[in-house]
Amino acid sequence: MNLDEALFSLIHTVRNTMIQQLKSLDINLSPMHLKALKAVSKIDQCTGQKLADFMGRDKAQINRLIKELVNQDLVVKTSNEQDKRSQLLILASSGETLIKQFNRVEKDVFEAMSAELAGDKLEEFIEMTQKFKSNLDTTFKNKN
Amino acid sequence: MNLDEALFSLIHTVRNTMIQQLKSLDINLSPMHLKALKAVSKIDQCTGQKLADFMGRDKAQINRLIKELVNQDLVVKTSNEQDKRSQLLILASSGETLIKQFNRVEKDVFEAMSAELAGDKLEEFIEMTQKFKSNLDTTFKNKN
DNA sequence: TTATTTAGTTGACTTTATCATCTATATGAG
DNA sequence: CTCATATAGATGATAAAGTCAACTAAATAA
Repeated sequence: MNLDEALFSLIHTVRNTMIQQLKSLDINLSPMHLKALKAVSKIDQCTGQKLADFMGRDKAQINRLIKELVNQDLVVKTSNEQDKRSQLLILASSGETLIKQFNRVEKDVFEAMSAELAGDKLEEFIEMTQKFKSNLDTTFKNKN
Repeated sequence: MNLDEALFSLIHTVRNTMIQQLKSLDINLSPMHLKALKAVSKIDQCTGQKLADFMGRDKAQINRLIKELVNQDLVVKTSNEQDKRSQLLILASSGETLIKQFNRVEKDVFEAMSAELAGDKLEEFIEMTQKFKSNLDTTFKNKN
């Protein structure tokens, strides 16, 4: 087995496991909405534009995602004093609850995944992923 | 940095790099069509149903993907003597050419990615991905 | 000030994905 | 064998996701 197969196959399994486990907390959000909510929770001083950049998608689509999240009381828009063209997106309390549930599932999955593994092995794995990334960035001049 | 972040971030970079590099051989296929074509090339005795299972998508969608690939002379359907309800999907020569180009790009990206890395380190990385997968499978009883 | 850029919004549209239903073949139970 | 049920694929009707162009309002540069 080579690197690409190993990596794609792992991701496939991780993805399926996450989807399966997320079903147990029956969220009535599409994967896209969930990703957007998660991104909002991770991005500091999140605005629509930051979210669009982060997710690499059209701002029209992001706008509609946000609209829906606001509609479902998961996110609130607050005025941005630094730039009055935009609004800050912050999690509403139900949005926070949902993200906590999501993070819980994610944590469970990744802990199960790395069970029976010495801490330094895991450390080494993570370092290698970073080496891989920097190799790609330098070879292909990525601007991520 | 923890495992989930490391992995997602690596995949994100790999994905972007692949997309960027694929642009250079301007393929007039959508990502979905390309994935389907790649899957057809990988699945032994491929049929529509196998493809749908492999890609985890609705068979109606798969049917339309196949129709388009056949339309573009990338894939041909041949009668399946084992089961007359289905047809075998095989790559046409232009489909093979395209897949070779794709594989070339993939190979380049992954070779650049794992540059400056001792063979046994790489080996170890791949073994770890497999350990991760088997951990997930046993913990969550996946049926991949 | 004036011109240009940027954040966000919206309408119109295309692509992608899903659902229900249909036909034809396959398979299992009796 | 016959009948019921399951499976592979096809298709129409929709729904969801994603894109494009145009617009407003605020910010920034010249």
